[in-house]
Amino acid sequence: MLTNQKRLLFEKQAEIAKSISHPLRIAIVDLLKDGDQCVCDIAQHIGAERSNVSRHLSVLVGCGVLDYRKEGLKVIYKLKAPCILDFFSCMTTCLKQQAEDNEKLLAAL
Amino acid sequence: MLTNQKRLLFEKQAEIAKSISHPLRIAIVDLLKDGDQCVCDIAQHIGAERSNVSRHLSVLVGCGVLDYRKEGLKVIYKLKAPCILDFFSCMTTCLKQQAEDNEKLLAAL
DNA sequence: TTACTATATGAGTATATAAACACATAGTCA
DNA sequence: TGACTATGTGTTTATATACTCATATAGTAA
Repeated sequence: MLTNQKRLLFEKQAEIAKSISHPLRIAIVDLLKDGDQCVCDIAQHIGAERSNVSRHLSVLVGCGVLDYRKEGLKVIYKLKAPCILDFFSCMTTCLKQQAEDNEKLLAAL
Repeated sequence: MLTNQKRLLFEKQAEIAKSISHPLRIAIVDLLKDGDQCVCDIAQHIGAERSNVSRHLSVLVGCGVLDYRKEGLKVIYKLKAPCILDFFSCMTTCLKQQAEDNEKLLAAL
C-alpha cells in the first residue's frame, strides 16, 4: 500500500501535470520557450481572450511552471521550469508511436 | 497566430498530459516503472477499487502511456513510454523549487 | 456443464473545470 | 486630476471527470 508521504507527493505531481493539461496552456509554455512575453502578446499569439489567458497563466504560476515580473503596466511571464519542454518531446514521441501503431493496424486490414 | 497544425498538436499533447493528471494514475505509472503488473495487484497496491483502476488504466493505454498483454484471466499492464518518468523528476524539481521559495518567504516574515 | 475469478463497462451522482462577460485594480501620461 | 491601457477576478453556465455500484464478458478449473 502507498504511504501517506507518497500519496501527498502524487497529489502534488498531479496538480503540476494538470496545470499543463490544456491546449492553451501547452501553447503558452511552447510560446514562452522562445522568450518572455506579456499577457496581451500571449493572448494575441494564441488567439484567446485576455481574461481567459490571465487565468491560465495564474494556474501555471501557481504550480511553479511559470514565473512573472511586472514592467510598468505589463506583466511579463517567463518559463520557470524548462524541463517541462523535455516532457513535450516525450509526448510527441508517444504521438508518433501511436501513429505508427495505427499505420500497422491499417496495413493489416 | 497558431496554425491549425499546431493547434491539433497541442490538443493531442494536452490529452496525454491529462492522462497523467491524476494522483492514482501517477501512482500507477510510478508502480509500473519497477515491473509489469496485473489490475488486481495494481488495485491492491494503490488501494483503490478494481473497476476504478481499470478505468484509469484504459485512459493511460488510450494515450499511449501504457501497454497491456493478456495472460489467462489476467491483464498485465506495462509502461510503454518510459520518458514519462523524466517528467516525474521534472515535477519533483518544481516542487522542491516551490518549497525553497516558500522557505525564503517564511524567513522574510 | 457450473462455479469461480479477473477485468471491463453502463449508468447515476457529485465534483471540478473552462469560457464568457462584467467589473475592479493599478500603472501611465496628458 | 481624468482618460486610457493592461491585467486580474467574481459570477454564471456549460461541459468534463471521477467514483460507486451493478452488470457483462471471458478465461479457468472442477
